[in-house]
Amino acid sequence: MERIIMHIDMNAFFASVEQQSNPALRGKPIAVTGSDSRTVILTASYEARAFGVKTGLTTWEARQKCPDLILVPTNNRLYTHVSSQIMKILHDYTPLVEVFSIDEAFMDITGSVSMFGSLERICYLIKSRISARFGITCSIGIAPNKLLAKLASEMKKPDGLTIIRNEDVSRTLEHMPIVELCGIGRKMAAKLALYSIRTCGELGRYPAERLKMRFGIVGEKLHQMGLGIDDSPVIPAEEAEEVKSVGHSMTLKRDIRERADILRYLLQLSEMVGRRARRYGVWGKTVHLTVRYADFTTFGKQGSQPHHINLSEEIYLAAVKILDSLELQHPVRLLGIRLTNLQHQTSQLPLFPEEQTRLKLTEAMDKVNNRHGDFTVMFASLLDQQEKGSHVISPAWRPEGIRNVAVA
DNA sequence: TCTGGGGTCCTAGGACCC
DNA sequence: TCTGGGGTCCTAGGACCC
Repeated sequence: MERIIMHIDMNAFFASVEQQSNPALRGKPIAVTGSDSRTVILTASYEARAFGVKTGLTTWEARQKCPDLILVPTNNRLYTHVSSQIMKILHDYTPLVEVFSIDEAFMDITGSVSMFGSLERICYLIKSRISARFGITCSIGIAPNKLLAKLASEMKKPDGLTIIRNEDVSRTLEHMPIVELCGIGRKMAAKLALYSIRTCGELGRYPAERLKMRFGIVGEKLHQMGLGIDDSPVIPAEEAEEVKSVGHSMTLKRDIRERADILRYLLQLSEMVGRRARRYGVWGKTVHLTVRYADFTTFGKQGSQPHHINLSEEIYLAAVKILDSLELQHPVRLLGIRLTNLQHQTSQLPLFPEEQTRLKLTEAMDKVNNRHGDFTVMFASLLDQQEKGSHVISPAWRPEGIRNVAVA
């Protein structure tokens, strides 16, 4: 049974939302960047792209290309809000919507076409509703499967509509560079180039057995991709697999080597990870610490816990233990903490009174932070900039350590 | 003014058990 | 005493996506 799969991709999403919410930015070259000083371009408006400004450039590089570029710090809450409203619109056309990222979704509209008249009609309705409500355009790809639908949506931007029908597949793929396929990146393309495979046509014709010998299970998948075959279903959120890890990492304002400085960042990261884990209702058995040096060499180490944890303090102590097992050679540029081996639970009663107190305290803080934003309340050691010289491993987790730093 | 941050999946090697 | 597996779990690292 042939499926009709749609992939929808918002054009320059963050930049478009910013231009929409601030009319002064419309028609101008703008770029959305991370909020801290050491950051890169996350999204550039089409006006900026005309100058060669693109995702991944440093702000400095971007300014070289486009001196009049307007840099806008990222506003994730706004994008998340707009995104969820757009996803709601998509659900009016099929319940089978798979949110692929903040600005992309797959839809299985096999059963919807007859209801709305035609493919083109559905696309028109979706595009015009998103445009009317949010003032942003999107590119839509339609094909017999997700792989090809995603490829199709990339083929015409902005405001594109590309339909790949069954009979078009081999013609479309014949000269298509393999890097255009979702799943084949720069490294894989370079490996395949050694076998003189550069286009999807060449990949599809290459003997499957030889691909399997060289790449194992991945080889089989590659062969299928070359032929434009993909049986993976569109998975709506309610059927999606449970989250497998929760983590945060941050590039520091400056490279640091002082243990006390590192500990302060670890505490902050532990709180971010812990709070999100608790919001998800997950506990993790393993904590990963990631370290990046100034020269960008990045490595990690993980530590397994005797039981599943999700309190910030427990995560922090685990991270510090890992840190102490490392011998840092250089100043640190980035730190990251990730909780894995997750267990999903609805309730877990703490055993001891002091644990109950801590849990209650944590829940109270979470509630405030969920409502009023990150770090509205936090433990005092996070705020205390004077603590530099101290080598305290365990911060003071006392009720009186809570301080409200937000405007009420 | 060098180079973000959130994830998932795969591989490969070693430990350990039967 | 010497030998060969298979299976599973853990760890580190890398590729890839947005």
